[in-house]
Amino acid sequence: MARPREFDIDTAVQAAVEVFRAHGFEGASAQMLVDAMGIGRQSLYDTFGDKWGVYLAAVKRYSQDEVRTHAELLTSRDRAIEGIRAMFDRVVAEADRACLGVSSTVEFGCGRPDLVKLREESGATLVRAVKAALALAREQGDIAADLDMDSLAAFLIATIASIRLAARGGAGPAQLSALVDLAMRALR
Amino acid sequence: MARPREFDIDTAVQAAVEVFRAHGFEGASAQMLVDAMGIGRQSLYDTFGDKWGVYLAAVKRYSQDEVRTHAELLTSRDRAIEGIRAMFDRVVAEADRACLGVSSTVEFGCGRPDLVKLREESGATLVRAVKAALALAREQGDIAADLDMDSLAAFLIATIASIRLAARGGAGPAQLSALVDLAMRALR
DNA sequence: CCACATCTTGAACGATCGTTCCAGTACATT
DNA sequence: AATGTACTGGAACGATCGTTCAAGATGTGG
Repeated sequence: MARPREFDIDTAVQAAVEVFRAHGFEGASAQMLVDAMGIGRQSLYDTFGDKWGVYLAAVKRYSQDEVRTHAELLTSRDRAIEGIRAMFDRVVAEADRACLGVSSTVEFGCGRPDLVKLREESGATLVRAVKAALALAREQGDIAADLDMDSLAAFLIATIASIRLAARGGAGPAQLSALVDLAMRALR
Repeated sequence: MARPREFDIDTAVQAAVEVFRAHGFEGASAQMLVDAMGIGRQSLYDTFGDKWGVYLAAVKRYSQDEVRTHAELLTSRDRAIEGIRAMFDRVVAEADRACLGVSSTVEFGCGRPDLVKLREESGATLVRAVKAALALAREQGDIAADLDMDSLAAFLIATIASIRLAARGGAGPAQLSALVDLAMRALR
């Protein structure tokens, strides 16, 4: 029927992710996106509607990738507590690059319903994965029995954010690792 | 010599703080600032140079107020550990309003030297106050002796940021209090 | 091979951005 | 009172913002 798209949407979204990670939503211009994504301006608006549409697609893609990576690392070791440690270690290792989840939360709070819904979806998946790891770790005797699992999951996820925020503020890997050590101390 | 200023600089800066807390730097327009600060555009540029000058003044003012409040609460109880708890409780109580320190860190990272210097100054003061409280708490037997004080201070300050970030993402007071409980569990 | 749908590119839109120029006014000093 | 400085409010600047229009190029289905 018609001429097929010449660019790959996934590749373009991935490029948009990098732009938004570096500059946030307000700080990223349409021109930056066009340049980085390697597509024409018109193609961008035809495909995503507007700049906000590109942002939503980027945040969704980033969140899904991030949650999947967290979940994989959580279950990568025999002892669940070591899976949790592995998840944190990778956060520390990659903390020099800005997190799109953190920046979108700070930039928009709960003001944009479609963004909130996106956060809730990926957030729920992540909470589920973390709680599963915590339950297993408790069975394996690595976590105190009197702790509330919901609060603990929220605490671990909040710790991920705090690591990334500290890194954004200039903290080095050693300092970030110390944060991990102290957070995990709360578990037992 | 000359006609004196009709507006109060402190009042104007305080109004700018509110605008930047609500919208960030990029999201706040010069018009918003003029309206909220209640001064003419020309007076704004004469007094602060440009929009960035207003932002620096606002961040400095906010940071100083914040550090002073933290320090006062830290020393407000006989037991230092209870002073730490009081500091956290107040952070939880006021977490519904955005933190200018968090948003400026996320928005600019370490990219603006003058902003970094501002952060380092108020950050050093805060670290000193927290470490003093921690040292006292250890003397009073409320903190494990084997913990590194520098890391511990960084951990507590990172926890403040993570509470504010969680609140920005929609977490309620109960969830935030649970974060405080778990963070303080790491101390003993 | 023709016709059409969608591509790509580049110019152009109105709106808003941060900032500055311009008068006119009010206060403190000589 | 006269002088001069720095206030005030408003109009206007060029630049950039997100977005759209217009035209030519390209590949697919009838």
